Amino acid sequence: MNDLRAECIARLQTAGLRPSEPRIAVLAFLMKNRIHPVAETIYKSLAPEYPTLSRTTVYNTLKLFEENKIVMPLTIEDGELRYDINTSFHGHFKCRKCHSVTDIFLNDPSEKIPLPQNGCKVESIHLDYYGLCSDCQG
Amino acid sequence: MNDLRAECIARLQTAGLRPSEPRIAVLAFLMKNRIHPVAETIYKSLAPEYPTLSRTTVYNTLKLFEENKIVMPLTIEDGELRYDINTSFHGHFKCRKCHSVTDIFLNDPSEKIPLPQNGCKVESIHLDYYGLCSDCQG
DNA sequence: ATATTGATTGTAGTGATTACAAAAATGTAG
DNA sequence: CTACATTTTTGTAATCACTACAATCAATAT
Repeated sequence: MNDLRAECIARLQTAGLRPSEPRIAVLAFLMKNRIHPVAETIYKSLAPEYPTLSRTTVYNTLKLFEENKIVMPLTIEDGELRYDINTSFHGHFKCRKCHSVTDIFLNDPSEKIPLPQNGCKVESIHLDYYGLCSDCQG
Repeated sequence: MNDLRAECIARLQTAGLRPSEPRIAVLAFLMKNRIHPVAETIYKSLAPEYPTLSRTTVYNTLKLFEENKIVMPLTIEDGELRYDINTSFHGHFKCRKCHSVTDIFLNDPSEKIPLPQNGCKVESIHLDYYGLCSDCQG
């Protein structure tokens, strides 16, 4: 528990951000729960422990983290902006039944994502899969 | 112009949908303008020619088209649900400057999208690129 | 200490989408 | 053709995620 807290503080400081309590709490939640949550999920989870925490602070903090490349926004579904603490490239799978979002890592180095050949400059790539997760099949 | 209209009517009938004027208009717009528009863009474009057209009808029609696999929803950006008339697999590029969304086709057959190996059943894939389009660079 | 800057909060607002119920159009049976 | 049933369209009101904003609170500097 304190290892995680210390790691979060260090990470915030490295990014040049003041390690305030809400920031530590949001970052720790993201590191402990790799569920690609939306802001509301984070808010509801932290509210009991941080009674003065505001929804707006969670939104602000997530935006701040995004600007500082601490998190990556996932637009896998319209109308729910999720956040991933893992900013290195990987895909995501969303189950249409249980609505969970899981990481899809490309293990084999032969697996490559083709790049556009039309002169555009690609800065990031989203690879999203949709279907039924193993738990939700037959 | 009448070729397009006839094609739209045929396509609606094949899908078992009544070829009403709004449906023809929305479908024709999507076929003529390959810009992956949001509902509002379609509504604003058609409103002059169809003065009684309702925003709700455009939303309803797009949802109906989606259910009947006539269009594919694009969630490339949060908060703006775009629609693509091309339902066969291809990627999309969104320019962060001009906000345009263009198709990215994988020409070379060696270009393959890796599939998850974790037992989930993939039903569709979204491949989204972000960056600067060729017009918006330097 | 006091001033200045930065962070957090709550409320009010926005904008895209949906719910809903009435009105209009279309199809069907007599 | 007329009457009734079904489908489609429409406009308004509601919802929901997110943001703007201004006030409060905390932290750091002079």
